[in-house]
Parts: sequence; structure tokens; C-alpha cells
Amino acid sequence: MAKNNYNLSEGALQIIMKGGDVHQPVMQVLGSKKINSGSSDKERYRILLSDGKNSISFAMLTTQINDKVGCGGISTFSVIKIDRYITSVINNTGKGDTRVLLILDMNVIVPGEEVGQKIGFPTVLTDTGSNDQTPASNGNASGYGSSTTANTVAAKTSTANGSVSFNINGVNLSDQLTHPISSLSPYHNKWVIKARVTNKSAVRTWSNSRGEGKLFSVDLLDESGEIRLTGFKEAVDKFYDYIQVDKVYYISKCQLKPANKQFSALKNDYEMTMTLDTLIQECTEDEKSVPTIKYDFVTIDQIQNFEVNTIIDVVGVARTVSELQTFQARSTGKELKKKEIMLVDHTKTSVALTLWGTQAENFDGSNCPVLVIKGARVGEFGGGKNISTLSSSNMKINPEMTDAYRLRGWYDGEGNKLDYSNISAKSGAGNFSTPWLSFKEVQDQGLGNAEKGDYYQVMGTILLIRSENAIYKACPTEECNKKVIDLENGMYRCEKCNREFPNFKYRLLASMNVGDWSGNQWVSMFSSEVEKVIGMTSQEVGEQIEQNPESMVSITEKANFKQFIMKCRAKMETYNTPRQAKIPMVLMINPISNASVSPKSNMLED
DNA sequence: CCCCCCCC
Repeated sequence: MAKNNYNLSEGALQIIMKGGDVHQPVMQVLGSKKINSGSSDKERYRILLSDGKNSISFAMLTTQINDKVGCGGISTFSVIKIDRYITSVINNTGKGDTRVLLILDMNVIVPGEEVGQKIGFPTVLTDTGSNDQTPASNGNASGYGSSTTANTVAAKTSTANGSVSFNINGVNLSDQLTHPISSLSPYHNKWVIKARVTNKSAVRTWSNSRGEGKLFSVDLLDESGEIRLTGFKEAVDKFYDYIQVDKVYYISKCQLKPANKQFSALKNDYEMTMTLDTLIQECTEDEKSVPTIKYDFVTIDQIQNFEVNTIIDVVGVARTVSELQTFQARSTGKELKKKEIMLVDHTKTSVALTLWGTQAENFDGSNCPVLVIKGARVGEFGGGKNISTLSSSNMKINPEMTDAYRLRGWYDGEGNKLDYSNISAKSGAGNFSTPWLSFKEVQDQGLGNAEKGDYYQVMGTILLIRSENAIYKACPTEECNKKVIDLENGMYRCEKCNREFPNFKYRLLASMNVGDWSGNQWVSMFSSEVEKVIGMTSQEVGEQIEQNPESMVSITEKANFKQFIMKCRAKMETYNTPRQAKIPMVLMINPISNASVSPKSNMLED
């Protein structure tokens, strides 16, 4: 056996086969074998390779260098310099991961005939699948700020399918060596995805009993699916500026966990979190093979049919835009900013779109831009539907898209002259037709037996509001107005939601005596209408009585002898015996000057 | 580890 007089890179295989990098290693070929692959009519060679210290049998010459090999392959004992190579972890044996060395380019330094024998005493290298350092293991921890090309990263990625069919220069290599997003799961951690960033959130901070920090998240898309990736704290510093919407990245080494469907509309059972090991590298080659954001547009006239909280994609023209409005959130006291846009489309329908925060501040509605929104949320107000952007929404202004061009052309041609049917117009409780009845007639007719109660309206004068218990602390959750229990420790418990909150909202619930021409009647009135009666918000009333509990009397007295058209509901108690009429509920009040509600027209309808 | 997305 010859000594190593050929400068074999002893120990190189140990490094390479653990995912490390050795520059242009010199190796000896101890044997080669032609492989016929079913899918390719080209020949490939599997070789037994030695660095003088170790040997492996999982080395393969790629077909691009067949011309350097000749028809007989590389002669046994040849010493070669490997100029370009990649390793790839395959798992198609059922026995765990195996790393293969794929030689992309090499040159024979000394032909086998000249060497004539095995150099050194190489032992077979085992345990080649673990300690994965891929991708970009050549000193670039993240790819961020590095000069490494995307290609380099691709050439060091792992593969799940064990395919070893390559194109030259790795142009399509990366595709074959990356994993589809849909294949990601917590049960595999060796993967690289090549994905387009379709959305990036702002950086948000949080502070709660478990701690505080900052985070952001991106939505990733490839041809197989989509997934959300969130970065916390130091990951924000590391990656937030680097990652840009619409660009394609190689991403590996993130932590996978089941997605909480409650908080994400993305179609994936999992979501990912960046870790200290996470690698993200922009892909600048062949990135067009990764699909761009997909939309599932609904037309504006369809929005009224969606349930509240549905997430939709919509494209429309911003026909009008409100001024920036600033106000305080009732529940949190936080200052909020919004702009309301009238969005229209070719269905001749308009919907109110609300933008929030900096997006609202920065929005320029001049020239009626076309807006394309992914992930807007359907809301409801006063019986009409509206839409709103969330932090997870993605809004593009005048994007270069067919749907946007088409709408632009339509609007500039005829749309700008049209009248639109507004699905955000207030309707519902205040709009259904109700007969004019006096309190005496309601009583005499014994109304309230209908399943949902009987509705009527009266011209009523408020004679007295009871100031006792007219205001209460309610659950801060939207749509839940249940009175909360003050736990006297800064927390408030809602029995209905079975939750404790650090805050509450004030609600008014007034019991009042109302007179009409036939007599008088005690009625109840909810917060929204009491606010109109007394000209104060519940929050304002709450703050005032916190200062001076006695002031409730003077607040309620202001309502005395005010006159309104009151839409009321008569309903029977269903569980109390004997069966008796409940206190009527005033659902909505309107000033008597409201010309749209004339007794005569309503009587004719009924 | 967030998960808030608000208002009339």
C-alpha cells in the first residue's frame, strides 16, 4: 500500500459528510459502478471514494461530467480533485437518513493506472446522516448580509425524495432539493423550502403576565401551499429588515408546531417559529418558478352574504376617502386612527372599507386608486356589512394585475359616473316596518305572544329615568355585554365568557317611564339608545360617576320630557308562571323630526 | 413566547 504522496485531503470526508465544507478536496477513487436510473437515459456512476483516512460508497458523479469520465468511468485508484460538489440527505431506505456526495465537477489529477494501488488504510465512514449543517454551512450563519449566492445555498440543501437527477450549474438543482411547504411537519426538521413572502406584518410588541417582547410574522407560499412564519425578539432584529414582501427565499431550520386556526386563515395545519438556528437566504435565480400571491376575489355585491368575521379577498376602486379620524378605544382607552373608504366595483355596489393606524395615515385616496386586498375581514354595523383590514391583511394600491387593470378601465370609462348600492348602509333593527300603536293598544291586544315578540312604535315622551343601576361594568369583549364581577384585584370576571379581563366597558341600561297620548309605560332601553337620549357616551357617564356617584341623577334628569319615535318590542315571559308581559324594550329611538319615518306611510305598509 | 385588529 502506498503512502499518501498525492496530498489526499485526509479527514475531508468526515467533515463533508456531516454537512461541512472543504474546498476542492483531493480524493482517490477506489471503484466505480454504472447506474441505470429508470427516469434518465443518461449514465451515472456511483463511486467508492477515499480521502486516505475514510471511505464512502455513497458518492455519485452527476451526468454533466460524464465527458470527463469517459465511457469506462473513472479508473480505479485515480486521484481526483473535486471542484464542485454537494451533499444531500436522502431517506428512502427506511433505515434513517443517509447522506450522499454528489460530484458536480472534478478533474483527474493522476490516472488510476499510474497510482496503481489504494492509498493509506481508509476505514468506511458511518453515521453520515446526522449533525446536519445544511444549508449554507460555509460560515454564513443566516445568509443575511452574506455574499453567498442563492445557488450556493441551494447546492447545500437536503432532499426528501432522494432524486439525483440534476441540471447543470444547479439552475434547477434547488427545485429538486427543496421541500414543498405542504410536506413540512414537526416530525421532520431537515428541510429547506423555497418560498415567496406574500405578506409581512409590522413589528408588534406585547406585554403580559408571561413576559414581554416583540414579534413579526410573514406568510410564505410555494406551489404546494402556504405557511405562517413568526419571529420573536432577536429574530426580529435579525430578519425583519432582510425579508421583503414578494421576494423568494430559501428557508430552513424553523420550529414547527400546530397552527392555531383561530388566529390564522392560512391553509396549513402547522405554523413555524424562527429559532436561533434559522437560516433565511434570498433566492435570486429561478425565483419565478415560485408562485405569486393567489387571490380568491369576491365581488362587492357578494360581501353582504358573508358572515361577520369572514376573511375575504377583494378588488375595488377607492371612490371616496374620509379624513383621518382619531378617537379612543372604549375598552382599552388606546388612541385609534382610521380612514373609511367607499370601495366600489363593476357590480355597482359599494362597501365601507376601514383602514387603521399608520396604514390609514399614509393612505392617499386621490385619483381613486384600485385597491387589491388579500384577507380583509367582514364586519357589521347598524345592519349593514363593511370590511376592514387586519394586521394580517395585504393591501396593494394600483398593482400591476389583470383584475386591477380591468377595474381601472371600467371605472374610468363608466364607473365614475354611476350611482352605487351601498351594502354598508344602516338598516336592520331601525328599518323594519313597525306599526304605530299606543301603549294602551299594545296592552289591550295582549301583544308579545309571537316567538320573537311583537314590534311597534310609539311617539313617546320620557317622563322619568331611574338613576339607580342605570350604568354597569360590562364584559369588554365585543358582542358580550354581560355584567362583570369586580374581583377587587384589578381583574373583572365575565361568567358568560368564563374569562377574567384586566378591563371592562361601561354600559347603560335604563329603566324609564314613557308617556304617550294613551297613558304611560315603564320600558327598558339599551346603551346605544340611552347614549342618544342623554347625549353622553357610556364611557363618559362611567368616568363622571367615578368622580361623583351622585351625578347620575343630574345626568338622567337631562332626559326628562324629551320626545322620540321609539321602536319597541313587546314580549311575554316564557319561563315565569303566570305568564305575563315583560317590560317592553325600546330597541331604537329617532328624533321626531326624522322625516323618513312618518306615521302615515308606515300605517299604509301594514 | 403572539393571537390585539379597535369606533360609530
